[in-house]
Amino acid sequence: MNDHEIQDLEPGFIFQRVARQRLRLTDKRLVPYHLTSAQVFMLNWLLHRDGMTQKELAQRLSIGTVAVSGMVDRLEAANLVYRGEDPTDRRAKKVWLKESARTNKELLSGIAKEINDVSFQGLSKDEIKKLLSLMERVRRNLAEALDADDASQWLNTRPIGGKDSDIAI
Amino acid sequence: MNDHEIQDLEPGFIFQRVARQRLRLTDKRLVPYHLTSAQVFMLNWLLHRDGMTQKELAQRLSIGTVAVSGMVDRLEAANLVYRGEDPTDRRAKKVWLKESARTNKELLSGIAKEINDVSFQGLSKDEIKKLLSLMERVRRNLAEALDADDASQWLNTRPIGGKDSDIAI
DNA sequence: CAAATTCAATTAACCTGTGTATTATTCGTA
DNA sequence: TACGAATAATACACAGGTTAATTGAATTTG
Repeated sequence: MNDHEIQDLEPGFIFQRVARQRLRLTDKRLVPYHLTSAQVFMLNWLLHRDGMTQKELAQRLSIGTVAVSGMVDRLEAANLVYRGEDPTDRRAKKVWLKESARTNKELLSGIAKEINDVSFQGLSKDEIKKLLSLMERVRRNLAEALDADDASQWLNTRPIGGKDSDIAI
Repeated sequence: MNDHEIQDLEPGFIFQRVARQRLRLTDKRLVPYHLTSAQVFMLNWLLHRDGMTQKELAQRLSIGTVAVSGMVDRLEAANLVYRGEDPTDRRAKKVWLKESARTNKELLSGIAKEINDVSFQGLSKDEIKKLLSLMERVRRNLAEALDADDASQWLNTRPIGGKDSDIAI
């Protein structure tokens, strides 16, 4: 297992795999409830505070408003949330929980706890704390970089792979 | 910013965001080359070792063979790889790099390095090492759990959200 | 006030991942 | 040897993310 000329790509690769495998494991636990990890993240924010606009929800979840739109569609179809109007802005829609979602709070946090236990097995409390605080710093670094990036613009267009290499639409 | 009743979900949320924001930033840097992060991960394994079957590639990347199939399609269309036959197994296909991909190795690792620099800004060498080794342990924990999970089976089917809550197909 | 711009949500098209089912081939074994 | 089980790739259908374009409402500004 010395497949390691990788080096530079390795960090991203580990981050990637940890995140994806956590999702996979969580999704497996959620199958009986016909829910997905992403939906649980959203429900959790709503359990914390109801009636946010989709825009606000998107910011909380660090995803685009388009992704929120689709997810609210599915949660609405699943009878867990509903859209209401924003009295002060007719463009916006507020998302509210239905009772059916509210009554299952413990179930969801139980699953979350189980996944954490699995993830952190063998790590001391201090190590877990350290890990999370380092990850939080990385998260902030990336958030900053993305913000800064949006400010400037990135031109330049030179595909690799030769003449027929335009895979973009 | 005390939106923290979250707790149990928080770790997964941080992992999630770090992974996704790294991808977003990387994808932005890759736009000029008409490549995506996932494609770079695959190209990198192939730069390391050519001529693996798609199955092997899937194992290295910890993704399913279906995902590999699609990605190889797109990389083939982009003139960066091609499929060859496996002389010992006519079911299998081996994936080979084209020269056009091989000549851009430094470019890709340059971008990878840049993303790492951004991610780890302000962290000491020791902290980075610590972070990666802790993440690696988490990764192994999750891999084990997923393996164990595949061994047993998960029945039980009880959707939350009341009678009309079946959003599953 | 009217015109121009900004903004929330959505649609469309795409990439990447999943699970399930199919097909063709290989392998184990009776 | 022949048959049944396992396996590699893939088609299909879906979730969830992205960007770009559209629509309708709000806001800025001339």
